[in-house]
Amino acid sequence: MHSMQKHGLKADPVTYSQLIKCCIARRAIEQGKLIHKHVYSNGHDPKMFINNVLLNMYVKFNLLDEARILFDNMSERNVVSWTTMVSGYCNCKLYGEALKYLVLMQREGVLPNMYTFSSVLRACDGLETLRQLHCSIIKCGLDSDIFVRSALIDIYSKWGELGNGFRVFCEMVTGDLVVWNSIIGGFAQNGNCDEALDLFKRMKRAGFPANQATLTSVLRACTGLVLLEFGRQVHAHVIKFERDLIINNAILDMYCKCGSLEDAEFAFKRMSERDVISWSTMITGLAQNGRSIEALDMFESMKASGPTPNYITMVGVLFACSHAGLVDDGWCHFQSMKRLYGIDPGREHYGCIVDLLGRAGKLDEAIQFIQEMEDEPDPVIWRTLLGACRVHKNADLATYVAKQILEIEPHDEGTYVLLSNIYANSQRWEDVAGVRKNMSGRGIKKEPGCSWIELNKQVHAFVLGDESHPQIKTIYREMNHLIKRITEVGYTPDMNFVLHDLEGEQKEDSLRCHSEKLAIVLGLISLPKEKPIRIMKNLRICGDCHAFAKLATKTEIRYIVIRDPVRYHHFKDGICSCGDYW
DNA sequence: TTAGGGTTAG
Repeated sequence: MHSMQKHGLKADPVTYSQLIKCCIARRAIEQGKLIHKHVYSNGHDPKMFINNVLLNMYVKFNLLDEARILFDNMSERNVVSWTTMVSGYCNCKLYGEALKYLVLMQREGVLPNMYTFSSVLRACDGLETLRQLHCSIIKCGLDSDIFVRSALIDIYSKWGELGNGFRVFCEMVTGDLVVWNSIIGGFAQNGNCDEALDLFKRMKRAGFPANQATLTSVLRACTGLVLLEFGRQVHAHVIKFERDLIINNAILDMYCKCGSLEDAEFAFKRMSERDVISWSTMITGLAQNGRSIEALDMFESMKASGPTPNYITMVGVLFACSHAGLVDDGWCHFQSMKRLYGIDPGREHYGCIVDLLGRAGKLDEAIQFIQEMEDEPDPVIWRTLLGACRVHKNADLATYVAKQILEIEPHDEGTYVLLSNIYANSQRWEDVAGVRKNMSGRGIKKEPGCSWIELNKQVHAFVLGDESHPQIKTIYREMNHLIKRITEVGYTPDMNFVLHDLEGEQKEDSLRCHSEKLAIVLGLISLPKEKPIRIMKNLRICGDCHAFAKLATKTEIRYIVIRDPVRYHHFKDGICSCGDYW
């Protein structure tokens, strides 16, 4: 390039295009601009092809203003020029602009092609636009293009229309790995993890070798189902190949969410590159597993040698503080967020602070904080405070808070259940009856509690008083033996928690039918002593089951991990990682 | 001879 300039030579378009490609690959912005000048140096209008190449260069450098000036000055534009602009705006998430260019190009009589559609679909601002684009795609006969197909599947799943996405997938005649990845990712992201794993099996049967994107989605599905053993297998499979940062982060998250922090820490230490997601995953993972102090230590290391913390990192940090009762630290981090990192606190941060104050019993301060918040309090914030009212047995405040929630969400079953439990704990039986009447009057039913355990790649699920498991007789026999043993070390059934089951019979022995107890006993009789017993729950663990699990680890010398919808309880030697504070 | 799709943390 330099010697050409010295001799005043002009290159042919192919040479220019190759030089520009080099600049893009090396991210050499200044050199690229120099070539641009050189192309225009003799005053003639260059060919459209070379303008398109230059346009693409600016787009790849995210220099949309420069691209736009060039585009506006071009004497001639074709579908490639327009599509380059559309994709540039999409890459910079300027979706409104992308859609505008799609309209403008059609107005100028340029027909969008498969390249244009596969790009612009990401810019959909709602289902209406999506349907219109899908119609245009079909009209133009472009719906069989695999790029368009995967983009369609992806955007349907992002807008919660997985059924339509799946229909697009099923119409596919020739296979394509990315289209498979789109549909597997779609199911995994929408929480249909079983289907995601089924499709993954189908994909393998169809002869497609999984790549990193596939396995990242598969890991996400394992995480969603808390399938530690399956996740471990995926990890073992991934180790054999080159791993990228994204899949490594997914591995970290899988181990954290499956409650195996040792594996997560091991994987984290071995990563050659860590980004803000890796650090945030570990901070949140440690905090959710009851290891808040280590989470905060991790945050300190991140500040010392890692990337700059972001919004999500701070959610993890504040979560750690609230779950460990570290009121001062929490306040300190909350107040310094904006000053140190320019992060404006959002709903999640406010929620953590309400939790922080509420758990610590500072209910008045929590209420005051809510009233002084910039945002209008949402049901999540109020529910957090309601949880604190339960822990600190403040039935009056609970009544007020529940009213706030039910004004916004009159059918929120969790609020009714929590309120009823709070009344029950305060022996206010008339109020309990009132809540129950209110619930049945509105046709609200409590979601049944469900616990499950993964044994030998099989999931065993239980609901309250479940009799359907093939080993149920053995389970109850062992349960009776176990209760005898833990009673000797201080277990007394806590009858307050019988009332958690609003719909069922209040039988004296209904406590021993709680689904997590059944799952624990199955784990005890099925797994070798050295293996941790890992239980998953859809609802929060009740106080009686919590005491039961603690004592069982003492008498049976076992390690039990229970995951509820919010956090993990690691039981060992008769104590729980949550410090009985949840 | 230029333009396009799928994957990670709350």
